[in-house]
Amino acid sequence: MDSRQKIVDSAKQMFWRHGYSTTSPRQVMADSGVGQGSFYHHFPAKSDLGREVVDANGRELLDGFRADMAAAGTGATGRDRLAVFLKSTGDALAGCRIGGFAYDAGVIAEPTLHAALGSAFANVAELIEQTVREGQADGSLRADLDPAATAAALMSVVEGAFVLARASGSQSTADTAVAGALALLAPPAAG
Amino acid sequence: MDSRQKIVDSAKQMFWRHGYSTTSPRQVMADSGVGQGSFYHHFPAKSDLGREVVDANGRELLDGFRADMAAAGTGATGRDRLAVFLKSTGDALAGCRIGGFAYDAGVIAEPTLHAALGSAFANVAELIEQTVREGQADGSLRADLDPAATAAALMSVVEGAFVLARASGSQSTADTAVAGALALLAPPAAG
DNA sequence: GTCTATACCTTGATAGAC
DNA sequence: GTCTATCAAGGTATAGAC
Repeated sequence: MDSRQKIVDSAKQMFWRHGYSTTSPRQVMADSGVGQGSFYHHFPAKSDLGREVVDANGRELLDGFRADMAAAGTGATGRDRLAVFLKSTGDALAGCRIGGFAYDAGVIAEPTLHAALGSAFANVAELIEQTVREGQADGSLRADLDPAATAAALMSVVEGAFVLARASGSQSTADTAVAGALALLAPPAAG
Repeated sequence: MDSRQKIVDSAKQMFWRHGYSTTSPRQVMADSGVGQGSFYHHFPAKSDLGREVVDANGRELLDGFRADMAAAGTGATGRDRLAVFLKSTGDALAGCRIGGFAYDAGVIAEPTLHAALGSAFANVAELIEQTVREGQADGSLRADLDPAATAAALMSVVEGAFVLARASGSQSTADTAVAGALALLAPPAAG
């Protein structure tokens, strides 16, 4: 594997686990085993690396959701596929691979990084909104729901579940939130 | 106002706007106008200040929610009061005053800070869960919903709405998510 | 309680040789 | 592309006088 790829791979992990602003180039060099000259040759500024990591995370998340939804099978309803998305909070304590960037002032302050982050979220939103429409078409979701608003609410549940889990130190907090959201999507039980 | 209070007031703003780990003691001193000797006399370690800020933010948020819910009047249903809570995302770009701490690795790494954060979230969760129960009692919410899970889902929507708004750079993203959640709480429209 | 001086470390690079 | 040396600034304090 070439140096550039080693740097990106290390940075993906470190920005995810420790945050973008609180991870230094030096830490990435140490983790990847790549030297300083090499690092700054490939990424003249830290934000260049940040942008590449955000872009890669966005693509991988989207591909992952698509694959997981497809794995639910042809018999799965739109609502089943949304449940697959909600359950991506299965390892909530680690945090969302893109959500962690949103609360980082150093990310928001860098226009190109911020733009990359916005794109990553927008791409996921598009997929979820489309899935809501499919659920309405197959009858698994209420027809009166606004697809864009419902998609935004579900993405919020996912992002918020990561926050709650980290604050409480407990995965079960995220699982509870997801269960609550699934119940709201389902038709009311009799009684 | 005494120095200690000046420090806490400045730190509340700066940790909120720029993050705990990415705000230095020096910046707080400069903003508050308090000198170095004074600062370290009152707060020997930065985490001591962090804990005080998290505790204060937690109390103020809770008091604010209670006051806003009470202001909805005696005719308001439980669901109306939950709507008041959801609309606390009205200035979402600034971020949640306690949610911003949850993605900060420096906060999670300090046991006493992490514990303070957990308490702040738990106190809000208790209020929201109680409000869900009241909504079920007054008939404004489905009786089949689990109160704890519904409360967790609604808190996630709020925390996630802050994340989405910051990622997109747009308040309207948060408003859309909240609207989607309110629609899910409401009984289905005819059709 | 508050002041100034000091200290040691990390950050985010840049310079110039190979 | 990669190496080592270097750097100015800032982070997080501590020491000791007033």
